[in-house]
Amino acid sequence: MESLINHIAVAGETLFQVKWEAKQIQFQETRKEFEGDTTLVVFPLAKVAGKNPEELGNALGAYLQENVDFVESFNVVKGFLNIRFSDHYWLTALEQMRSAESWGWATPNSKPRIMVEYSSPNTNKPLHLGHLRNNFLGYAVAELLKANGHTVTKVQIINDRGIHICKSMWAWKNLGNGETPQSSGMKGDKLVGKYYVEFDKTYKSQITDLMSQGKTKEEAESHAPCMMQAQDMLRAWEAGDEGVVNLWKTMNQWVYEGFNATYQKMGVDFDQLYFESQTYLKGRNEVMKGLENGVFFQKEDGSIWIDLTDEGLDQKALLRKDGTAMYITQDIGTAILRFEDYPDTVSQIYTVGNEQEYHFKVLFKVLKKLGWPQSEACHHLSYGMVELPEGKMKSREGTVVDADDLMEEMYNAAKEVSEEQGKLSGLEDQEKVEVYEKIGMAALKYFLLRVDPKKNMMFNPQESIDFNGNTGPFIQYGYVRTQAIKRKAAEVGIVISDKKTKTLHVSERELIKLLYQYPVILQSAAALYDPSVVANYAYEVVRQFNAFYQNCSILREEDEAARSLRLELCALTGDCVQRSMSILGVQMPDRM
RNA sequence: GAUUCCGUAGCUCAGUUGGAUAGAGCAACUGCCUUCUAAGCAGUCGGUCACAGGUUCGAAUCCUGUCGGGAUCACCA
Repeated sequence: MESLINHIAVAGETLFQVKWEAKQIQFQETRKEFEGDTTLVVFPLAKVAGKNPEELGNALGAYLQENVDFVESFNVVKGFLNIRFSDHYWLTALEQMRSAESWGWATPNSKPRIMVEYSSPNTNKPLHLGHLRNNFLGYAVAELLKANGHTVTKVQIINDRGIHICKSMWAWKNLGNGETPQSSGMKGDKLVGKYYVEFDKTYKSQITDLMSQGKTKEEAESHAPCMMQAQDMLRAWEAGDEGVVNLWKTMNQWVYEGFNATYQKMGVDFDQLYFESQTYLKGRNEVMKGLENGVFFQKEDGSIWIDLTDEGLDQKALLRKDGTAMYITQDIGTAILRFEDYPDTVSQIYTVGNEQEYHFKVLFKVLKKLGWPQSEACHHLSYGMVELPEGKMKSREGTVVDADDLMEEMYNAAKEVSEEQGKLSGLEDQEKVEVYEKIGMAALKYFLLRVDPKKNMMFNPQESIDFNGNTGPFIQYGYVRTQAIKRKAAEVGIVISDKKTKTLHVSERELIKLLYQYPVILQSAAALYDPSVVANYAYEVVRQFNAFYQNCSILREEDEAARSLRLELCALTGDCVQRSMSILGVQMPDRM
């Protein structure tokens, strides 16, 4: 490709005595209704040369065919020069891919450390569909950066402190009768979540009572006994009250056990955990330091602020007048702690919903003003909401889709379809379970990851468990085909021989072309922090493979050289698809 | 109101340095299993790229405005 650009530049000078800039030499994919492997857009060149695009295209095509060994033929349609490369060119490309360690992937840990934060749950209720999108996205971006050579640390901030957990604590203490995950048989996060809901019910009824006694809505909301007691608990917690702290520890522990079970099913992991309870004080100290250094200012009431009006933003509070930490205070503390823990970190990626965009703009500016230049490379991986056909998820209206429930549904759907197909008859029960899990999770993850992260997306339960078409199982199925061929080849003793074929079938050619793009795909996906690029690419590869599979027989091919080529193509496709999907956190079964 | 993201086929989505007749899947309809797994392949049907201007050889893509939807604009998290 490089040499093609050079040749065109030379042709410009020798044929037309003009100098073309590199950016005027534009290539694009050849539309499939025309013949060619790449297409040169002639218009910009014609403009500079003052020639008719069609004539110029023909002259240029003839020149390239004459002077470039891998240019086999050309045709000109309007102002587009379609160039066809020789089979030899593509066979060389295939050889290059085959001899690469992991074609398309950079050397592991050859680039600086990036931290990727995702999940960031509150410890008062179970994980739901929104968390699934968050976790899958964060995990995938982390893996994508790894594939591009970065050292990656996956981190989580756990919001274990604050009024929300105190609400659950209050309800459990007053209404729980000592119930535990063991005694109730409930997952810990579900149990704690149950009491959060209980609190809300009590709170509402107390508000109603107070309002019927003549209080205004605001008064009722702030004077409801349960709320005042929950706030007492928060103060007691901050003061280190032993009873409150112990209850806090116990209930959080239940939640962590529940979360860990869910994370394991989801197939996500973390290298390092950060707890708000351990960073909010540091945040306060950092803000105080900033105040001393004159980066921030204090208002008369004692609250501390930053003035970002020169950056086009507003003034923003960083610490309350009573000196307690706010949401942003603890984020400042956490970010700085991470830079201190991992001094080689060049960037932090925050996987957090798009409703926090303003928050992160402010956070990065604050960090910069506090003297952390890494903050300029920090990125808020902002993603859109997952909507349901009946509207938004609202916990109060019971329309939240629980993560555990959904994963179980996906498993059951995968099991049902698999049993219907009856292709797993030879397997042990345990092996079958693994396959069902892989299929169910593939459907779910792919469904959530194939969409551009920044867009809101629609989650339709019926469509998500469809295993046909542009879905995770479709991709798995393509992979399974490559593995089946590999197995069969070994069984009948067919091996890849040294005999090299000279000519390519159209669908072989197209498949090689697509596989050859892999490095570029990974780089652009990483540059955009967008795993959907990889998801859609994997789909294209499998589609192309299926066409190839349909058109070319592999094991039954008589010609040894052609058979070898096809086996190689199978292996390469399987590898590419498997590694692409591993970036998305999707595992591949060997059969399905 | 201000800021910001979004609006592409009946539905869900691709389409990123401006390029040819705007692409997939689902849904509906046709074909293809004695041949490597039919969770597949091939095909038909389906479009005023929200709307109106502008920039130019060329606009779904860039600019301006309008309409529609989401998010944010707290000493909440």
